[in-house]
Amino acid sequence: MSKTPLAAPLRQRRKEARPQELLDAALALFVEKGFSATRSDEVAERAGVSKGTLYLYYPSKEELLKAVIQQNLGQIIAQGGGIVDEFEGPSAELLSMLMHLWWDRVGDTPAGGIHKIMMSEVRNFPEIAQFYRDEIIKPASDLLARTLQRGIDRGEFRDLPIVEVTHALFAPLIFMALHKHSFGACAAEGMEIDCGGVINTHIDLMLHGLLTKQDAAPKGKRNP
Amino acid sequence: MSKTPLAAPLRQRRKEARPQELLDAALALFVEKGFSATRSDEVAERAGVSKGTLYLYYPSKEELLKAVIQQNLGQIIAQGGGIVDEFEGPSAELLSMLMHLWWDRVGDTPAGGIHKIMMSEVRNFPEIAQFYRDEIIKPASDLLARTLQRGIDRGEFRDLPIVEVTHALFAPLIFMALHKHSFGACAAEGMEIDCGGVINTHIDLMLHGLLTKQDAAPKGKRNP
Amino acid sequence: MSKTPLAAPLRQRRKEARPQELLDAALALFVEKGFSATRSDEVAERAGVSKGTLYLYYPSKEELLKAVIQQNLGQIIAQGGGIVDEFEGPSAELLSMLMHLWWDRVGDTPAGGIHKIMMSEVRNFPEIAQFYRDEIIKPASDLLARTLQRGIDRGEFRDLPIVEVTHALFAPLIFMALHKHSFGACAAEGMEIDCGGVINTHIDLMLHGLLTKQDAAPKGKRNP
Amino acid sequence: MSKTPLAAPLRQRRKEARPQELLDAALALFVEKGFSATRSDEVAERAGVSKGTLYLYYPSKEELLKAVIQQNLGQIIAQGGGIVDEFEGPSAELLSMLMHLWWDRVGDTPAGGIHKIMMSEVRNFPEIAQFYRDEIIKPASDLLARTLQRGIDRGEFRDLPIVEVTHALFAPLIFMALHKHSFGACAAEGMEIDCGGVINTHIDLMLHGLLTKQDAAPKGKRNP
DNA sequence: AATGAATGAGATTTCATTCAT
DNA sequence: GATGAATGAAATCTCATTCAT
Repeated sequence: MSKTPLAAPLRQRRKEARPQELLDAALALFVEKGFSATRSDEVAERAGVSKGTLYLYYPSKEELLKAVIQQNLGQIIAQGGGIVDEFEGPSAELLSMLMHLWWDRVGDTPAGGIHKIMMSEVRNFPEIAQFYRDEIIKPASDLLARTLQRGIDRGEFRDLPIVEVTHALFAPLIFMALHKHSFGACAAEGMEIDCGGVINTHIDLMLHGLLTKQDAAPKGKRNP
Repeated sequence: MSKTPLAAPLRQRRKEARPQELLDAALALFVEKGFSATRSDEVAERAGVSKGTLYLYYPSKEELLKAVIQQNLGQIIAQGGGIVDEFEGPSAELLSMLMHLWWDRVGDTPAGGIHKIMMSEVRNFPEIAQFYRDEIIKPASDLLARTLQRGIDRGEFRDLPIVEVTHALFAPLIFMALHKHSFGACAAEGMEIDCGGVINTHIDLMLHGLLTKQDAAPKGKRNP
Repeated sequence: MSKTPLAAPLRQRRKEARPQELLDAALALFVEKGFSATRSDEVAERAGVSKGTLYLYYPSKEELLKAVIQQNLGQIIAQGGGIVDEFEGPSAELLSMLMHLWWDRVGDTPAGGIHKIMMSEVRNFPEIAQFYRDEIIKPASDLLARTLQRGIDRGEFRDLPIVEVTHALFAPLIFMALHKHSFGACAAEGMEIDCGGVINTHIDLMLHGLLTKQDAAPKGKRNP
Repeated sequence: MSKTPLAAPLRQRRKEARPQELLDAALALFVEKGFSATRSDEVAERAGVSKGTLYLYYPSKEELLKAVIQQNLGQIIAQGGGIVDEFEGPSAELLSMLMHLWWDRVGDTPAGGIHKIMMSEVRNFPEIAQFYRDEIIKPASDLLARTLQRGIDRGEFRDLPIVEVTHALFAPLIFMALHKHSFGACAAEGMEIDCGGVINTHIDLMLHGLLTKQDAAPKGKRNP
């Protein structure tokens, strides 16, 4: 609001920082208002540039969304792959770690809102749907399936249908993320959920149900 | 054109059916394309009337959405209340029944898409958010909490935090409904999920984790 | 300017007259300013409707242009075909008649400006280029070629290369039409050409050169 | 990067060539796409410089166009004047020479496209219209009128209205140039015209009609 | 002199809503 | 009641021009 004309030059040239600033602004707004409902100007304004500048960096709103997705989810998935490859302890612990990692690094951050965006708009934007499936969903599913298989192979987990369990495991996590960015953030009160609590409960219950009888469920709770 | 005087004339006959036809058309389109992205003309056209007629019955797109919600979810909740009140068997069975009932009557029908609509647009339509919370979410949560409390009181369920479990229980169900109407229905292939399978797995695991040790997990699977 | 609110209802419903009004407005503006340089609003405004109404009748500016072309040139070509089929006198007279007809009905009317539009924008609008070639240029060329061939066959015209003569015959006519709507109409003075005079001179010279020696050149002048 | 100290350094060497390179790039693009439809960046890019540099040499797109016109047409007109002054043979030969000269040096080169540019955009750019009229059209018309008058004075040409004949003579030439850069160059096939052929035919016919009876038409064909 | 990041007015097209018939 | 023609605000994207470096 208080623009000191001398201190703040009208045309700042910050090519290096721009993409990140635009991506952050876009993520925040896409999550808050939805992709379609967010106007290009809003993204630009929040990033502190003009409409035209936005189009200098991303040729269309759709491409901007793709960049947002890649930037925020692509990396974390690669990282998860590394963890699974290197882990050597019990599978329940690995699984618990992955789920908590996801929640801390994705679900509980703005990036967690990307699922909301996708869920809302996939059917209207087939190209983005495909991009999301190939770049995010597929790799993430594979990662989880690998972990479950490991537990079954080592006799730690009951021999359950992998794909279904995969979905049952992550559904509540994603659901919580969806909630946080929709009902959980809307003006109307009384929709607050203690997401961390729900997730601990879910993980606890899941491992309980997953483990073969001889194993004791590890205590996965961390947020007391 | 050919009005049979004895039978109800076409126009008159349809007049009574109009609201339902409009509601059905609106639900289908809102779920498929989202609330904002659905044009009034489309709703009218799908219902077989003109755009003007739509506004004769519902004064705005928002009011139309409210009517869609009330019509499709209000009733089922009342019905669930009756079941809980009258049920006399083990709580695990009641819980399983409620979950399957929800899936069959809501999740697996067009009405299941309403959650998608809400999740996508609550933050842009505060008035609708409030309506949804008061008319749908609150009653449904209470219903479920009552059932869990019943199980705990009767010593069937472990003494877990009610609200969290409530959410953990329904999150995957709702998540599956969301999926069905977003990724599950979009053009891109390879996103299909066997929702029934996931849900059975989930219920199975949940009851497993919920029950005190002395009880055996009932077999909740129904779709072989 | 003077809108009597009672006499002239704001929303006139004149569905039948609209297309012609829009077409006329579009033709005038496309010719004056060029297709690209004409804004949709201008067309609408000149036709006395709002921007939205224009799009009610023509789904895009390109389709509007196609309609303008078809409406204004398609008919006249068909008519010319009829004349050639039925004519029984000397070929020089037929040729003279066709050229004068074209000038009076096309070149010297707003429709004559369509060539200007096309010449200016074909390379940027390939789809329209194709449309114009198939619907206008080809049929018109065929018509003229047929007339020349008739003159040669009957020994009235020298045996000259048909296609080249065709072009040489009409080039000045079209050129005059182009001029009328570009230099001839622009603010700068001193560019006026007596088009009718040039055309009479051209026709006179052409027939002079075309006829075999035994025939006398008919006097094609009409505008004294 | 590697500046050879002895040879003129790359940057310096090009500096002198810049205006010509920019003019060439502008001409090519203005002819191909039209003046308005050509973006400044395109001109700069084709000339191998940055957008900013273009504005260093020409203060606006309009001034650039003026420079293009002057550079490409101004000279040739002066040259034509010299020829007329010095010629001593028959007027038909002079006329034929002038027409062929124009075609070879203007019509059949990129410069021939300038007429297309002007025809398309005069009405939107009055200042340029005036410039073109004063610097190009007027001098060229005078040149031609002088030649015709010479023929009439010497009893070689029929006593026809000078101005009209002037236009009738050059209209097909200019028309062919227009064609070459519009329909003749557009993607749609089937619009090719043998321009040289048409022009030879035209000149042949014209001289035929122009000459008094005692003179035989000279054979103006050159491309066998 | 040369660059290219930044601007913002302006172009086409869409759509919720109104209202004359 | 029913219609659908009409409206105009708003959204995405473009591009001539400027100016800090």
